[in-house]
Amino acid sequence: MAEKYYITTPIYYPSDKLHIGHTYCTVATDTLARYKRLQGYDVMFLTGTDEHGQKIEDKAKEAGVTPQQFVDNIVEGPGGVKDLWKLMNISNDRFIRTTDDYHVSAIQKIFKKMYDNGDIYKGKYVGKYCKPCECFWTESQLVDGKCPDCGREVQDAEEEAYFFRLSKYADRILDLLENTDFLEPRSRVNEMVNNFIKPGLEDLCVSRTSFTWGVPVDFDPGHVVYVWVDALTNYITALGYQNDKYQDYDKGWWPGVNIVGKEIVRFHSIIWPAILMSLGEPLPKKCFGHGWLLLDGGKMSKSKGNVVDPYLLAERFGVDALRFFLMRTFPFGSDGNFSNELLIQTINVDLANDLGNLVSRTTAMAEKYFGGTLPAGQRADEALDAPLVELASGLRDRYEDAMEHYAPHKALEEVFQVIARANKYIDENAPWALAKDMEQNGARLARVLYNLLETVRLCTVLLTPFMPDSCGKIFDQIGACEGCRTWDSAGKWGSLKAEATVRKGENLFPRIDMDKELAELEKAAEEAKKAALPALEIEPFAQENVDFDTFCKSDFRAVKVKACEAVKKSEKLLRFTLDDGTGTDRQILSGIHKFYEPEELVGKTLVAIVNLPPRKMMGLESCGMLLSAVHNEKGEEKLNLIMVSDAIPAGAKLC
RNA sequence: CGCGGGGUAGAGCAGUUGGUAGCUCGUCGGGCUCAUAACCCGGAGGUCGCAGGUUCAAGUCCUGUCCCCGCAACCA
Repeated sequence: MAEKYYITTPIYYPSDKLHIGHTYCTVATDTLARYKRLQGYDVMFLTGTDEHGQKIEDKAKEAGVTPQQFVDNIVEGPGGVKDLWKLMNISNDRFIRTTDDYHVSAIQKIFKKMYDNGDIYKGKYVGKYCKPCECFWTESQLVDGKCPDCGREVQDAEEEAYFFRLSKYADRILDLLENTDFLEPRSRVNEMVNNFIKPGLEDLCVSRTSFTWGVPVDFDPGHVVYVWVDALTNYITALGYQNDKYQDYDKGWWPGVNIVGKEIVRFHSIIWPAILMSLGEPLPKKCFGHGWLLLDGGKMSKSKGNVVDPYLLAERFGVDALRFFLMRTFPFGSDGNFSNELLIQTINVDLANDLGNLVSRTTAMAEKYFGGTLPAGQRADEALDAPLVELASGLRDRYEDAMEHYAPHKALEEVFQVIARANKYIDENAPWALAKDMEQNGARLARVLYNLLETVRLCTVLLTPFMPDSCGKIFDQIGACEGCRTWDSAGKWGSLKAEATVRKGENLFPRIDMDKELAELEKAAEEAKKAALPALEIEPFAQENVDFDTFCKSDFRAVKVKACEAVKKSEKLLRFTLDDGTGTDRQILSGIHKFYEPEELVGKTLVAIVNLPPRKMMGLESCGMLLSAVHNEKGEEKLNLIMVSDAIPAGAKLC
């Protein structure tokens, strides 16, 4: 029986579409899972979504749907979470949603269990209350000390809530963090200890009554389980803990490895182990907190409007290229700066120039010189071959060492050093020169090409977890049999049979025209930004009432356009000559050239307020104002002059 | 305020246990022609934020100081 290996991503919060950061985390975890499978482990890989809570309740309300409908759409809907993982070729074995029935009932049992053993108790939660809104807020939720909803004063209040005795486990958690390698990278340990353990671990509020979108506490109506117990325990309920949906919890999968982003390290390295301690269950094998993808040196966020869309990138550059880029470029434990330039550069240099071109030139020569199948009689040259053969032979061990330390970027670095060496080997041996005298050098040439194919094969085996599809294609091109695509074979030089038959295929990683592509990405980003804007926006209605007398003072009249022209040297202004029924022309200037050409307005019947004090604009006097209707479409300002029936005589008063 | 991370060639980054400063792009020059105008070789370019200290020896340890980024109950 193969050894079991369980690895998880965080469960993501589906309050919005996922972005490149989530993709980074999931691709990394997928790569580790595939790597373990390659090694022969029996792997269980879990991802999912954390679907309860206030924010989703609010978002659903905003969208006019039930919370369940809301999350269903983001998770299962087109372009949703599951679609994204499918696109990115994520090989998860399970997908848990915290709204799944089995999880919900398991949470209730877990909550009860912790209550029964005394680790969860009922207490008072002190906070602020806004009477008009009937809302309970925590100190930190307040805006300038006022209610974040209505801005009014709040008052001290207490709410009944359940608490988890986190403090009870402080010593054991401290020991876990400081004296084991449970939490990595090590730098995160200081952060946790200094910020949270040293100041003293406080008991944790684990229920809420302020919203209803959550798992009900079944023995106390009105309370719902707050995120901690609900979300963190997904890692074991998905295996069958406290439920009948799965039966794997006791079968050696747990404990597993939790891959998480650095912002949730706290919950995974302190609260999560404490919950397990309370339940009397084994602690996770590992918590690895990876870094963030930054944009322009700063955080990616909706409010900055700088989130990167993984769909767009995968579509333009290919899923494998994107996966590769994410793993190759950024040291897994620390933050990295994402940019389109870097993405394209990485694809061009590593995938197109080095790897793709190596495969291309090698297979091309095998076809050109030997019709695709190398002859069995081959002549090695110890001095010339050794550097490449030795470097490639030791690759698997170096790669494994890096992967075991959660350093996929280092593993790839090792692989690409071998690829670079192979390109150099071609230069050193100049196969095209050997080919000039096949009688003399044919056997040597065959060996040179074999060494190249074998090097490519070794590298490809190890690249498979990163780029599953592309690696399959490379294997096909170099004629690798099933047996020489395995982990074992990657440790043995010479697994590829000497008379391998190659078949040069398509270019696996086409070079990208940097400037052209950047321009197009820019354009696509603009469009996406526009699409994200509301289709239609209108001014909020005035809150204050205007009294009737004030309104009546405004003198609105129908006016007819006798002439209209653009004002010289002005981008916006149009000069109207109007018939207002008095017999004297009235001149009004209006800043609407962006929306209308002067000639199209002549003869129209418009509405103007005529008793505004005259005002000079660009040296011309404007006596009144033409009325327009304004709104926003996709963030763009739109304006329509009020045009009324031409049957209305000039000067008619509006009231 | 506090905590964490970072400041290394023009740009972007690596640099576990202290011992000749590396990589990618760019740049300059050369080679090759099998290949995706790709590949190979060589050059120029850095007082490793600043100031002290420990040491035979420090980008790497210690102290101080300046600047940047992130974090204050859940955005990977």
